[in-house]
Amino acid sequence: NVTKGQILQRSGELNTKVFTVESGLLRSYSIDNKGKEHIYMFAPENWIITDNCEGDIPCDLYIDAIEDSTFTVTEKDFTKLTSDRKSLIKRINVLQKRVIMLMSSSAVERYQHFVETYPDIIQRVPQRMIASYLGITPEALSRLRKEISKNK
Amino acid sequence: NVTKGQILQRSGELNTKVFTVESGLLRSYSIDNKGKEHIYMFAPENWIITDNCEGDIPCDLYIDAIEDSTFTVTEKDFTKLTSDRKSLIKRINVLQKRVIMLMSSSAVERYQHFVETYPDIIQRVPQRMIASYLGITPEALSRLRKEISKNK
DNA sequence: ATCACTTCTTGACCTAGATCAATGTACAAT
DNA sequence: ATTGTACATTGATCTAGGTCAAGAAGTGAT
Repeated sequence: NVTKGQILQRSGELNTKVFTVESGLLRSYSIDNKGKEHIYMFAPENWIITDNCEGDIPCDLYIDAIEDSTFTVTEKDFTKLTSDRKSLIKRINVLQKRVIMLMSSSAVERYQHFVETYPDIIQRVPQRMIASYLGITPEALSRLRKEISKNK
Repeated sequence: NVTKGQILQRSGELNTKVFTVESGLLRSYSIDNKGKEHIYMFAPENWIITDNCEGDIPCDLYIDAIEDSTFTVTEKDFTKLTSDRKSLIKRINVLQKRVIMLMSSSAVERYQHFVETYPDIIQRVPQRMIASYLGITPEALSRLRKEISKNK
């Protein structure tokens, strides 16, 4: 029920749709500040694809069709979720953001995001571990922190 | 019940333990082929930390204590999971591997892993989309494929 | 106070992959 | 056949971050 190239969901939309692909191929992707696409996942037959954004948060991902495709749509109902499932979904959300950041953001941006998201952790672990979490070397983190503090 | 530096789980072990942190700080991480650590997550108070390996598959992650910590351990029981929860966990597994690969593997390794894991997708999408999934440019993918084919 | 140990910083140099621009190649539309 | 339009390849150059090696600075143990 959709032809190649059609967009099913846009980044920024409030959305709670889950697509179950019956035939064809969908993909989800984000677009960074330079306009570059970063594919988060491919969904061929029998796969499920969705942005894991929670109901009241705008999505990060676009979803479109790489081939003519058919699929079913179901609504996520967050009120009906067990707390156990909710926490799994929250975890997927965090991982989704991390994957996208690793593909599309610079070390500086990843560090700043980390500082904002986990200000408490920063205080408690050696800097080299933060580097290790960000996917850079301790040397690179040291230099980038210097650069940031210089610019303000 | 554990002091700073103690290791709770090693990569390669068969394990189904889930740690719920009560106090202190745990982390999970992998070690790449050059011996470098890559932190997958930090788990302070009230967080849950585990390798999402399925029961019969060896884990990828080490888990150890960054601070003296207390926690509870529960066993994952895969037989008791709803199929819905199983698929969420499977998805987390895939994301976990992807995050670790983005942090620790070269573009060549990521490409080869992709080819092995999704041989069908390769046939169906333009090369530039594979590049976009791998977090590299189409140019880089083109060159790296040339290099690979040359070496065999 | 000193030694050992770990972390952080700095400098010099290197490399994987990015960027930009040009050329090829395939295939669909007229 | 020819033109347009994606896509892939190649070359030249650039750059973010890596590597290696040497200090500096903090911390704990004796």
